[in-house]
Amino acid sequence: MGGNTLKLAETSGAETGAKASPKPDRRRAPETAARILDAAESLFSQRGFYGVSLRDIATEAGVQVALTHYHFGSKDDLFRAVIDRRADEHADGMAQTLAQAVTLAGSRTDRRRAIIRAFITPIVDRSMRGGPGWKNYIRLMALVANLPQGEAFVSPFRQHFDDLIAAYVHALHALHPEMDEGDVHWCFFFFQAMTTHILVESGMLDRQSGGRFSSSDLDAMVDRLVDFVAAGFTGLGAGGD
Amino acid sequence: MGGNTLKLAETSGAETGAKASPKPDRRRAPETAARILDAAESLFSQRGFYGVSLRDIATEAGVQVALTHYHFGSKDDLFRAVIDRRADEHADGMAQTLAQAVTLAGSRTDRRRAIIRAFITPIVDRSMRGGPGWKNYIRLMALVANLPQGEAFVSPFRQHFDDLIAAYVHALHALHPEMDEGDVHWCFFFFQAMTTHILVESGMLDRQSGGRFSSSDLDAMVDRLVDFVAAGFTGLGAGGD
DNA sequence: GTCTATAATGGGATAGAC
DNA sequence: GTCTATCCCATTATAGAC
Repeated sequence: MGGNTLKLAETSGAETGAKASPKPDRRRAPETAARILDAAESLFSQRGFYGVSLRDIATEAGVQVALTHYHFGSKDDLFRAVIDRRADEHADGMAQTLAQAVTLAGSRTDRRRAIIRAFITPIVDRSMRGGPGWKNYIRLMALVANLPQGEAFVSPFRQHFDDLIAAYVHALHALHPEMDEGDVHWCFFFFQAMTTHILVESGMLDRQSGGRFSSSDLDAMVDRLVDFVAAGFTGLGAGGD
Repeated sequence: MGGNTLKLAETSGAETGAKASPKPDRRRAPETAARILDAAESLFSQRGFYGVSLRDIATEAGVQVALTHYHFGSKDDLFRAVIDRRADEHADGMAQTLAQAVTLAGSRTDRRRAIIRAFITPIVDRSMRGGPGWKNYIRLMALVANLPQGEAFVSPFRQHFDDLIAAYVHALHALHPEMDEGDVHWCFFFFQAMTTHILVESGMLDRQSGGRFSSSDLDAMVDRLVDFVAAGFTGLGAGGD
């Protein structure tokens, strides 16, 4: 996220100087809103909703504090705007990946692994290869998912993704009708719990292993996670091939 | 950050005679400190460090705001005091449970399950049967464990528990020398991730299942979690009996 | 040794300049 | 339609009363 891609606004309002171009400032408005969103996305994903002030966001974006109110309204509204900006693209992409996975042929074990992989892969792909904004966005989603219920500002997240999760659970139960429906829910819940914890980058594995192993290498993590979850299903009654 | 560890009872006025004040009805200092800790513990565990103000804590405790500073110093110091109050008892109890588990006889599968159970059981027991303060404390631990690295106020938590985790990992690797050490770390990391997510009570399972299943019934959860994790180990190379 | 009154700053939000 | 100057209140922390 280089900060030198454009000139920052002049901080002193006294001397604007006579410019050749008549209205150069008009072009800054759309970019201002995007920069506020980028800064909010980055900071919220690091310290959470309460840990970030609108001042922090404005400073990071290089704009006045009140511009956050002008463009997005209240702090709650800004948070919602951050989530909304990428939510549809993310949810649609995951739904497509799931739709492809359920059409695959193979043993039930293979198909189970394909559905599991169809959950974690699009998330990791966006985090690692979607650009800096996506990395922050994914971490924010994970952070929010790890919050206690009753936090008002997390409702936009729930709204966007709960239906999507139901589709994954349904696909897995259709593949394993011998499993109790509750157990399928539990298995996928466990899966989500691991996923969100990893994506929030707590650094727990790194610390506890004395730095020999790192959970920030997401590509190396995916294979282990899929192996672990696929095997975990058998512990709750998933049959073999 | 060099505050001494405070040993304060949980809303118990057992130490009223320490000062022998002529008007003990107005001098309720020991109880005041404990009530501040109780209030801080409860509120921090619900909304996190930044989501709670010293005003909130003082109001909940029924005392003046500045008393939090008098008894505990800064907000950071108060947070540390909340963690320190129960950390030793909790960590020692878990270490004892682990020590008992590793002495058990049986198949390797049984012994693996015993060690896994020796992690989750003392946590759930304290949360559900240790009293209201313990329930809040456990949730606070889980909340803190799910925070991104780089948050300064989480260091007391790490200090207390990282060594304990290493002991669990070591016990599991000793039981499964055929596993790669990194894979053991990863398996236990996955296990911790699930545990902390459940204990933070995100309500995700409840919502996504339309209320038909609930992750707040911890006793019902433990068996499923142990089954899932024990099976998960086999996915990363753990041998059978 | 405990607590009250008050300070000094940072918080989110608004009215109006351009 | 964009942005600046300003507001009022909540926040943490301290100084001093008892």
